Amino acid sequence: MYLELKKRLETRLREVLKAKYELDLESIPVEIPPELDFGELATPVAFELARKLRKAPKMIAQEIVGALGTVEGFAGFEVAGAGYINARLDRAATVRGVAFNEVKPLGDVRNHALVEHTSINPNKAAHIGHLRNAILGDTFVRLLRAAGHKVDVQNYIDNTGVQVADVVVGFQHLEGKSLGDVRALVEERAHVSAASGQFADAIDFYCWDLYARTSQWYEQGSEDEKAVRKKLRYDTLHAIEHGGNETAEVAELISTAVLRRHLETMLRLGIEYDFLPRESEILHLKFWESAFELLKQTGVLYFENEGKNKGCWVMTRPGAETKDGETDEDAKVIVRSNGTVTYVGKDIAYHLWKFGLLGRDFGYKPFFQYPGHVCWISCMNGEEEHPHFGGASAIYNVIDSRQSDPQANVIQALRGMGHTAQADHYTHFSYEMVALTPRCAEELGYEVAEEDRGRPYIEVSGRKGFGVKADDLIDKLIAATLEEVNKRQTGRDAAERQTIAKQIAIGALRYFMLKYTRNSVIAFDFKDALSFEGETGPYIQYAVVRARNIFRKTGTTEKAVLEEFQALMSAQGVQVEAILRAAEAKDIWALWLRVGRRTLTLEQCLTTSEPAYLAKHAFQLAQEFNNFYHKHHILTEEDSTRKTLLLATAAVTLRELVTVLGWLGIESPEAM
RNA sequence: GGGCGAGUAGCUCAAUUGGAUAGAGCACCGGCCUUCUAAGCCGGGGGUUGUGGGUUCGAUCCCCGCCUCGCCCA
Repeated sequence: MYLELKKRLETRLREVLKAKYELDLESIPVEIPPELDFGELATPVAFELARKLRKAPKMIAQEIVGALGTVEGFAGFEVAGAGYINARLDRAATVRGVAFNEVKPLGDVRNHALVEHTSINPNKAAHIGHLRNAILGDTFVRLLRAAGHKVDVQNYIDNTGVQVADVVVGFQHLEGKSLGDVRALVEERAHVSAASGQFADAIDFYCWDLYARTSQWYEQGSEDEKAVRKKLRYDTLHAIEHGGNETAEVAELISTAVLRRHLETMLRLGIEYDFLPRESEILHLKFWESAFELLKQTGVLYFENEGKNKGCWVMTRPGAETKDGETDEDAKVIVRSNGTVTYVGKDIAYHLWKFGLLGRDFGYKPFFQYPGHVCWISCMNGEEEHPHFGGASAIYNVIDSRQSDPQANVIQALRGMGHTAQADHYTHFSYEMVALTPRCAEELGYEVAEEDRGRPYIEVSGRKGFGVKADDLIDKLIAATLEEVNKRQTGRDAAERQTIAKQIAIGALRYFMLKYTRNSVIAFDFKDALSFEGETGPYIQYAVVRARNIFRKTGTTEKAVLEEFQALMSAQGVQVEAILRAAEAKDIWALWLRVGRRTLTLEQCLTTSEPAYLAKHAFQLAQEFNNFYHKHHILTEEDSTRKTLLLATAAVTLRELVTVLGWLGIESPEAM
């Protein structure tokens, strides 16, 4: 509703400025005023024009208002303050639009978007930092889909990296396990955790500890021992990269088992993937070799003959300026002088594939079955029949902000190769890390160094085994919500209570990860994460339950109420308009307006890649509904027109809350 | 040394991207359950937006300097 009216007003203003002053402004600011008394939409455009036209803003505003005439959906315009133009909506028309108009998907661009998120190294259990990534990514996918885009969801798996190598070193050298031993362990752990539902017994938890132990082991011992261990580390890494040996098989077993656990963990939060491209195939299918040729042909890479990067293939950094004849010492090394390719190099190849520019493709096979669809994984010799991935028109990489430099390099390479359209539609969806408060770290039994005590947060570290595991946190949340549900829902059976507890726990967790804007560090604390009051998921879910209770108690449904309301609007629209205009009904009117902000907020989220705006929208809606709920007692309302309006208000709010919560991946419980 | 980000109420964060009186939650104090569920509602105290300048009709937001913190690169 709001989005349409805003656009309509912009268009009309543009016409007026053109006709009256021969002006063509690039953009016309139309905003929602800070208070309802100023109307529902406003523009400060007269201030901007004051200098150009050499007139007082107030005078210009008056002239514009005079020229606006009548605009569909608006009741009128007025000048306020020093020169604002405030617009007042036709309230009956607004209410009709919000209640009965189908919400159309935004725009006509039918993108084929590719969102990559999660991408956890498959060598240990997922932790809270990974949860932020996956929840942000999954929510953004839901938003894109809500807006009508086609979206593929990918989870990139670095199964041949140094982190996997480290845990393989742990199995082979710290624990002295053979390939057979590892296979037996993986199978045993899968059975144990499936039978018990206890994630503490699962393979990813086992690896969490082993990885931390191995990382410590590298640091211990004499200098000679350390050198030997370091060599072991890199020999193992190279064996895995090369493939076709027992070490690589151990890596494959472990990384696949851990990956499966990650998918299970994320599924607990309602997060699913379509395709899992793996580094092993990027290596063995020679993606880099193709990319290298393209990079050389287009001159993006050049061979350095001088300076510290002598003998390397390098690339100019974004924004760097080099004078002719001078050596760019700051250039980004893509191929080292020993011939090995850097991470950025391989990433360029992978991103050429994402846009369908590489000329090579993965093999595909099914890997994980979801209730509704199959998740595919890359492989060497795949199935003949498979869905088509890659070749996207826009990509979003959900990767933390520490990777912004390499991400910028990949974009720069694409641009340099002449793929400017692709570079423009490459979004590094960056976010800040999740850290632990010192208090939280101590609660978990970690020793906090003296210099860290005063800090607001301490970075989690997989290498140190320092962090909160995702499954542990989810379990803890469910236990806490179950305790509350058991107190309140004594009439329901255990299974029902469990379902409700899970819905609330996941709602709390997802909302917690979404309420912060991306570039703020989350200092994690159990006290905040386990809170179900105030600006939290459960607060919003509670508003839904309250609304549902109204319909349950009155023995009606939202659908029936809205039909009744439609009849009322055609028979007595004027009367409803009058009720809505009364100062006493300000909160009711505000609620309808808030409901009408859905697509405006969605668009804002998509253009800024910021889901937090929608989280905030849901909270504000719930907050206004709680006010409304408290002030107007619907069941005892005697005036039938008024009662129908109140019920319709509850109906549209409920519909909106459930929809938006769904976009945030949060379920709406029947009771709490 | 270079690059990026941050600094707003006691704490954690917002501020529709330059607009009207800088807002929420938590914490604290006080009030509201015989009425649709109190995981709720109402009221209260709390601010020189790190700092100094500049641009602008208007700056938390843009520009320059400085201070503090974090990350990345070398």
